[in-house]
Amino acid sequence: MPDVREPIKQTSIEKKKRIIQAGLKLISEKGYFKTNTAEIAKEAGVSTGIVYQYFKDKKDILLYAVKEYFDNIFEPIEIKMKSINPRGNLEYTLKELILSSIDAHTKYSLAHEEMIAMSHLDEDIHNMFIESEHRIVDKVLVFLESVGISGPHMHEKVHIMYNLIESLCHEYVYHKHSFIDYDYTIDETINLIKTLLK
Amino acid sequence: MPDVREPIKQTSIEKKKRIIQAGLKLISEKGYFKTNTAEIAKEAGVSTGIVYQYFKDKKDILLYAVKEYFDNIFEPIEIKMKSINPRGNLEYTLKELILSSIDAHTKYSLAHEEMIAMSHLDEDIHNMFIESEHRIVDKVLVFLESVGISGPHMHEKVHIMYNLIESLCHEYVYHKHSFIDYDYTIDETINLIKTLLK
Amino acid sequence: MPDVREPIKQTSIEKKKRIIQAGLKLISEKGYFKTNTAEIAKEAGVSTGIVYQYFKDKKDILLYAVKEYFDNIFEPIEIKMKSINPRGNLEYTLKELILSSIDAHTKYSLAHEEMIAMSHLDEDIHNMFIESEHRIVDKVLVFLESVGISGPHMHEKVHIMYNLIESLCHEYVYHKHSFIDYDYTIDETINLIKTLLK
Amino acid sequence: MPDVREPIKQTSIEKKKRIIQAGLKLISEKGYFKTNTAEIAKEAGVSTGIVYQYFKDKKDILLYAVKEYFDNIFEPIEIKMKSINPRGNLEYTLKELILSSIDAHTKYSLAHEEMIAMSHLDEDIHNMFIESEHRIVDKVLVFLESVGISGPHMHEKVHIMYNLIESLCHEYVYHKHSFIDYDYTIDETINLIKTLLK
DNA sequence: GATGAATGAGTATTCATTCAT
DNA sequence: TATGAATGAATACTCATTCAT
Repeated sequence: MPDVREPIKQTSIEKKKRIIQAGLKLISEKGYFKTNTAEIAKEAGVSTGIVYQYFKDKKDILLYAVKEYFDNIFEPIEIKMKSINPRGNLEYTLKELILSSIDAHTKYSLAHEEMIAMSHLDEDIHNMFIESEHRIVDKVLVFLESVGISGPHMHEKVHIMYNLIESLCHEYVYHKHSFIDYDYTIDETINLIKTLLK
Repeated sequence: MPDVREPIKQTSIEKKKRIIQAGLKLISEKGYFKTNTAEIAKEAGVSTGIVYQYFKDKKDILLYAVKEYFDNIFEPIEIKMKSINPRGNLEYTLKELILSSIDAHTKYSLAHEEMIAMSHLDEDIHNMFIESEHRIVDKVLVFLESVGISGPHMHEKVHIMYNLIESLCHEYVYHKHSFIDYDYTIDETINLIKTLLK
Repeated sequence: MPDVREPIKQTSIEKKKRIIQAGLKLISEKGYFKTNTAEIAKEAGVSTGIVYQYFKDKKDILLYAVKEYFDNIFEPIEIKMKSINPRGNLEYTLKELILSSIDAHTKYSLAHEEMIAMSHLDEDIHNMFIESEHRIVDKVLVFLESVGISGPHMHEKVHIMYNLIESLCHEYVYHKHSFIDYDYTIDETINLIKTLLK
Repeated sequence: MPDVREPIKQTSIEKKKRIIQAGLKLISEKGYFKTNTAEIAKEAGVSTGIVYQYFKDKKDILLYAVKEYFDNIFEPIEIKMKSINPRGNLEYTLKELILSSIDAHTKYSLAHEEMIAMSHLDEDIHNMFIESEHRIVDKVLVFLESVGISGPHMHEKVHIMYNLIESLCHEYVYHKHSFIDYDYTIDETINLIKTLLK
C-alpha cells in the first residue's frame, strides 16, 4: 500500500489534522531540518509508521503546514476587510489593514521565518507561496473594488502594495534596525499606497 | 593543527579563494545542504583536509561565499552610481539603477535564492545580510545626496526604496506571474520612488 | 527517535545482549579504539542504526561490556566461595580461591588488558571498576566471616588481599618473567594473606 | 631519508630532548590519544616535519616519554636508597622508601595514570614497563643485600614487595576509598614486607 | 637540516522510510 | 488500520604522515 491515502473516516481526518498541527508547531519552533518525523508523530500522538499513510514524505507534511500557516495568517486580515466600513476614510482603512497584518506576522513570526526560508529552498513550497499570494491579492482586489477603488493595472498595483506591506511587516518584526523610525515608516508606506491607488 | 590559518603566501591566498568560488558555485547550483565538503574540495582541486585549515567549518565557507555573492551583486550597481551624470534626469537615473539591479539579480539568481533561504535559517548569515544592506543603503544615501536629494527621514526612505527594488527584482527574476505587466510595474515602482523622494 | 530505549520484548532483549557480546568480543580482540560501531553491529548481526536505540553512544557499549566482563570473571569465584567447606583448612581454601581467580583471568586475559586500560582512560569505566571491586571485597568479607575470620581493619586487610591476588594473577597471566618461580610466588602470597588475616 | 636519525650535534640532541619533554607534558595532561603531533611540535618549539626525523612515529615519542617518566619516578627512590643508613632499623627504612614512593607517584600522578593505560594497550610500552620493573627490582635487591637481607627466592619476594608498594601507591593516589584508613594500610603493608623478608 | 602546507583515509551518529506483526 | 522496531545510506571533521621548498 505505497500510495498515500486520503482519510475518509472522521477519526482519520482528525488524525491527519493533528499531524499537520504538530508539524507546524515543531517546524516553527525548531525549524524543518531540525525536526524529525518521529518527533512530529510523537507530538501528534500517533505512531511513526502511520505518518506515511497520510503523507507522501516529510516534505508533504511541510506543504500542508505551509497551507495551515497561510490560513492562520490571512484569516484575521480577511475578517478585518469584511468588517471595514466601505464608506470610511482610505488612510484609516489602510492603517487598520497594515496594523492587522503586522499583528498577524508578530503572532506567527517563528513560523514566518522558517516558511520563507523553505519557500526559497523548494519549488513546491515556492509555488504554494505564489498561490497563496494570488489568493490574498484577489481578495484585496475585490475589497478595493467594494470601497470604490478600481482602474487599469490593478493587479500590478496590488502586487506592489502586497510587497510594500510584506517588507514593512518583515522590517517591523525582525530587523529592528535601531536607527529606523517605524511609525514614520508605516505612515510613509500608507502614503505610497495612497499614491499608488490614487 | 586544529586552528584556522589565514593564508599569507600568494598560492595559499589563491587556494582559499578557489575554495570560496567552488563553494559559491556548488551551493548556488545544488543548495547548501546538498553540497558536501568533499565536493567543494574536489571542485576547488584541493584535499578535504586543507579546507579545514582555511575555514572553521562548513558554514564558514558559506559565510565567505555570501560575502563574495554580495560583492558580485553590488559591484555593478556601485559602478553604475559612479558613472551616472549628477545633473541628469532623476527618472532616467532610477531606471538605470533598477535595470542594473535586475541585471545583477538575473545573473546570480541561483545564488540569490539559496542565500536568502540561508539568511532565514542562520543568524550569522542573517547578520551578514543586514550588514550588506546597511552598506548599500549608505552608499545610495551618499549617491542621492550627490544628485541633490536630501531631507528628513532619508534613512527610512532609502530603506523603503531598497525593499521596493528588491521586491521588484525578485518578482521579475522568479515569479513570472503570467498576468503581470513587468514593464508597467517597473514604471510604477519608479513613480513611487519619485513620490517617496519628492 | 534519538532517545535510548530499554528493550522490553524478548527478541529485543536478546538483540541488545548480542550487541554487548559482540562488543566484548571485538573490544577484547582488537581493542576499543580499533573497533568501530559498524563492526560491532555486523558481528551482532544487526544494522548500525539499531545500536543507537539501545546504547547512548559507543562508550555505552563498552560500559555494558565491562559489566559483562566482571560478571564473567567474578561468577566462578563467587561460586567457589559458596562451595567451600567453612570448616576446611584456611591455606587450602585460599589456594582454591587463588587458583580459581587465576583461572578466570586466564580465560578472559584479552578482555582484562583492554578493560584495565580503559579504566585508566575513562572516568565512567573507572567508577564501574571501583564499584565492582567493592562488590567482590564485600562478598569476600562475608565469606571470611562465615569461615570465622573477623576483627578490626578487615576492610583494609581485604583490600590488600585483593591487590595481592590481582597482582599475582596479572604476573601469572601476562608477565611470564622467565626467572620467576610462580608456584613459589603463589605459596608466598598465601603465606602473606595468612599473616594478614592471622 | 625515511630512516629515523639519531642526532649527533648537541643542538639536535637538545631538540630531541625538548620533543620528549613536550610529549611527556602533553600526554600526561591530555592523554596520548587527545594529544596530536602538531601540538607536541609546537610545545617543543619545532616544526611538525622535524619530529619525524627524530622519531619513527607518534608512538615512538610515547616510548621515549615512558622512559623519561620512569627515570623521573625512580630517581628519588634510588637516591633515597643510597642515603639510607645500612645499619638502621628495617621498619623505619621501609617506611622511608614507601613514603618516598608515594611522594613520587603523587608528583607524577597524571602521567602515571596515562602510562599504565598505555602499557595495557601496547606491547612495546608493556615491555618497557617490564624492563623498568626489572631495573628497579634489581636495584632493590642490591640495596637489600647491602643492608644484610638475602636468601632464597629473593627475586620473587622483591617482586611481591614491588607489587604491594605499587598497589599501595595507586590506592593512595587515586582511589581514596572513603572508608579506608590509609595510615593503617601503610603500616600493614610494612608489616607484610617484614614478614616477607624475615 | 628544517619548515609547515598538503594529503586523504577513517568513523560515530542521525533519520527518512519501510515492513513484519 | 496501526504500530514501532529495524534499516543503512550519508557526511563533517581530525590528524598522522609526507614532501616540495
